[in-house]
Amino acid sequence: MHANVKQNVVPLITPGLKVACSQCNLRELCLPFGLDDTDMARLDSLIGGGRKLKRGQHLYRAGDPFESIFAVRSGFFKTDVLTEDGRDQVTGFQMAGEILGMDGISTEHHTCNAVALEDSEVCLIPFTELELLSSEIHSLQHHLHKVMSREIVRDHGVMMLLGTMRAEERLAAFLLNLSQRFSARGYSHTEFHLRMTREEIGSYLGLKLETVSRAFSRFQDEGLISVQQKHVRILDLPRLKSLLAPPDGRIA
Amino acid sequence: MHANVKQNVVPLITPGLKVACSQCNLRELCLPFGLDDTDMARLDSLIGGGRKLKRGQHLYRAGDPFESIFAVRSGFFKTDVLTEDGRDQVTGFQMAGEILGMDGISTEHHTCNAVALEDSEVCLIPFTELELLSSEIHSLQHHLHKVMSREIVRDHGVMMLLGTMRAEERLAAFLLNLSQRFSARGYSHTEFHLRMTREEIGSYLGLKLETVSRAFSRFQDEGLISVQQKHVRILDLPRLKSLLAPPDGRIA
DNA sequence: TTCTCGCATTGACACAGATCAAAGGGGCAC
DNA sequence: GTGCCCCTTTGATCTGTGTCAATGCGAGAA
Repeated sequence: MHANVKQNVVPLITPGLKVACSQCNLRELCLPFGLDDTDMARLDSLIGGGRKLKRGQHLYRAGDPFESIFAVRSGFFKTDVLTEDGRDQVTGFQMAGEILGMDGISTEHHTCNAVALEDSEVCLIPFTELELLSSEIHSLQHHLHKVMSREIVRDHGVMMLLGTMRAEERLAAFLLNLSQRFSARGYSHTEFHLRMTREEIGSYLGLKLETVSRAFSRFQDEGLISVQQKHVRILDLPRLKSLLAPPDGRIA
Repeated sequence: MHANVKQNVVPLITPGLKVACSQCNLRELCLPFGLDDTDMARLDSLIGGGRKLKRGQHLYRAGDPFESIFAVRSGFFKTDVLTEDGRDQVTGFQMAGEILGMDGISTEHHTCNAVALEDSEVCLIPFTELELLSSEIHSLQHHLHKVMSREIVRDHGVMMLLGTMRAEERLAAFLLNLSQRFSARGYSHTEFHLRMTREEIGSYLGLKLETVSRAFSRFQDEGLISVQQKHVRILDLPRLKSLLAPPDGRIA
């Protein structure tokens, strides 16, 4: 019981948690994508086991030495960066099959914090060994590059959102993005549970929590969604999507 | 003469432009970083030559098939993404020694536009061959990963800027970033020429061009910088830096 | 040289979203 | 089960930045 009380103790690796990529139902979303059986077995052999995190625990913090990247096996994470003066910016939310920690490669130290938003499990992928293996397995190498590139493209999307969209567009884009990602994992794309607070959504979207709350209420008033605390149901997907087009519907 | 008139004709590769990495004064900033002589020669042999662009020409456009990444040899670029409805967001400005095009790896197509903001030259680095070589040269592989990771970290910085900073902080951060990058290339870190318009700065910073202009004027009024059109001189670097700390100077 | 056009500056005003404030409501710990 | 605290909602007001508009300046063309 009381071993779980202190949530900030970094848990040790749990070798018993190890599950082979080949047995993992996320393999089509995750790093092993496109590997044949023998290559997947080789990837399996380097994955250092799993790690369980309770809600609120840090997977890593800015400044931690970089050794591994992580694949989310289950649960939900946020990453954030903070300035010296205490302001922080949520840079992303990660769900099953997504890769965390690539920010650390450039300086050998992590540059952001990764926090579990619910009880979660990750696979540890030691990076030096991954590089070694990927120099032998071309498809693994190429897929790793794709995963990193995808992160860059995703970031560009967030810049677009932060730089050009108004509050309701941002929230609509956020909900549609979650919807699509849940859907890709076999969950409903119209009904889901938000793992993050209004404040965290706001930080991600460059808005204050009150603005996020008001936008949710407005969407509900207009029959686009129903929302009750963290439970969201999308009632009118097409109209929600149409919010991303500007009022005049002009074509460039 | 008139061959230069149509700026949108995509120029062919100019094999005569090829300059060996080993002869390039940017090699410490660019991809060859950390390679020994023999490995650098191997990298040289795959670089497909250079390409010259006039001001205003596209290096690539969103949707173009991805084949190469590019190293800026000289000049200045911007990258931007645009929504269906015509709004666009500048995602970065690239100068000598920086790498362009990594957004294209994930989908095999470029996802943004890259435009020369002045007459420029780039080195073409065919990506498939780069992967092949990097699987043989470990330090090249690792450095490529660092370059991609650095791009991710940079993007997080932009998100921070867009999500949490006010107009004058954004502009200060922008100027300090340029200052630092010019300095790293041996140019003055207090006096430089902006290659982009107020509108492009505004797009990058999530501001309207009038707001950028007003912020420049305010900085000048307060003796932080002197600015005349595109020519900027930083007069009080420490005070400019102090703008990035919040008014109350609180420590987190 | 002069003309021109795109870029930049500056002012007045409007408005989206921030801020400040107060009151519910629900989930988690005990 | 019960109680507390955090999260959320909603209202009133304020303000930074956007919008609209006019003028100014400078680089490049002829």
